[in-house]
Amino acid sequence: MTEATRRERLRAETEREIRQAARALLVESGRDAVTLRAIARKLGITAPALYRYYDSHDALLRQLCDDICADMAAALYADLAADTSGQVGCQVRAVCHAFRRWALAHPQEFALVFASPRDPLGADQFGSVFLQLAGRLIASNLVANHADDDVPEILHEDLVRFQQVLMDAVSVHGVVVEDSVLNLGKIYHVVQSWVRLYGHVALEVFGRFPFAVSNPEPMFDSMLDQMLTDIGFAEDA
Amino acid sequence: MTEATRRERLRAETEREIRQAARALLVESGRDAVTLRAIARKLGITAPALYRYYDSHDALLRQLCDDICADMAAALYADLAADTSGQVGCQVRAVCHAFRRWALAHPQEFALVFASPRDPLGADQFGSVFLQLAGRLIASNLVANHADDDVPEILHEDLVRFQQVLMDAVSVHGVVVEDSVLNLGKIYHVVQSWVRLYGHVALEVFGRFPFAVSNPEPMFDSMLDQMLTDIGFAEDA
DNA sequence: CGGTTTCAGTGAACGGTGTTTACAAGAGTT
DNA sequence: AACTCTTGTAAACACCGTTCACTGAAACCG
Repeated sequence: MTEATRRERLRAETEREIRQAARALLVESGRDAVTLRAIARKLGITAPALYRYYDSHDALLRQLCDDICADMAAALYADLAADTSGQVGCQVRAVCHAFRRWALAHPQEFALVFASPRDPLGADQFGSVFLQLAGRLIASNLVANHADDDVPEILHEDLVRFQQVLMDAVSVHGVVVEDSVLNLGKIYHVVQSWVRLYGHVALEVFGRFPFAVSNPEPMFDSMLDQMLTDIGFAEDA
Repeated sequence: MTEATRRERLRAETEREIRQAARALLVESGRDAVTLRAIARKLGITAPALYRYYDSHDALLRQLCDDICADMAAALYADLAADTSGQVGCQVRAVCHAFRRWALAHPQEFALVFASPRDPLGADQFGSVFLQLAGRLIASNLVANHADDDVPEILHEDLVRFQQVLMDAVSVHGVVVEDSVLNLGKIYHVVQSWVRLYGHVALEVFGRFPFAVSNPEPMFDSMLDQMLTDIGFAEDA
């Protein structure tokens, strides 16, 4: 069964503990508390030992980001699977709600992954759930028609590239899409939806709304309604 | 002329240099480089001397945030003043463009001020330019009518509070507004615009668009058009 | 003017950090 | 049993925030 040697198993186990400790420190005390020595202390070893597993503190933080993305993707997929309606509109709602819920429950992780002026995001882990859903959404016939000429010509080149990314993301899951369905107008609205979703969630997590919102959830729901209408869903819920 | 004593002048000058050094370090090398010892080194003094000016490293960072907000507000006001059209729609455009330009030119400052899970923002300095413009925008007759019943009832309480904040912000500048003009529908759309504006700018600064956008400016312009249309401006430009 | 107070700045120290280096000791291999 | 590979250690370096006792000069006051 376990083909790994004893050494490999121990090493993997230690690495798991390192990630776990780093994550706990981030959650409990913020980014600045994720310290090599603090991690080592949690494992009962010394700091230099960590260099057998990671090249530097920075590399460890990058790994932490990837872990966070993976966990978030898992949480989003779970909430997506919990929706048994089979309607794409409901699924979009479920994932958007899941994203907000996750961000509010994990503000430190959210800040680290989504609001650091870092490299352009090793999105591999994280983006897939969004991309796949966006692809399915666009492929679905429930989506109203947005003519390509709704969007400025200057954007065409970028949107075509994104179109390709989406088609790849969908085809990985075995779904075939005629590119007539995937026109640029729809893709443009998907991007705009991401802007609004991210904007609301980030503002809420960072407390940057222009006034104190007593209960932001209805505002989020309202925005979601508008978003889905813009994308082309009838109000079915 | 200068009523301040010699000591007070020197102290003020040193404090100015501290802020300036801190700002330079942030811009050049990021948040983590804003170090008491690094600042002191730039001034040719020792780190403990800084405790004569700030209670802690954290207090100094907070001051830095305030400075950044003030500078940004000044930049935004400057771009606002540069617009001589007199049309509120153009002024909104000018300020939104100024905000994006500032954020892209100052990513580290943007990240520190807008994307840290901190206290709910000493918005006093920063928010004023947005609030004032939003108030004027709403007061302007160019704004289309959004009925109050467009917005869910649950939001009314919060929006009324924001309505009061806006009216205060405007009245500070001597403008009187009849509250019939400032109805909740308009206020709601202003909040939604802030969500989209912030969302786009933050995504661009942090490189979190779902695909590589070669030139995000047209996309921003496009979003701005949509925003202004939603708020109720005819396309006049 | 002389004495006193105020205060910006210093140097040393404490415990914390990332990182490098030389070294020990066990696991795996031959 | 001898050898290598791997995982850990301890010591050291330079840096960090912060505290404390101190100096020296400016400001104030009788």
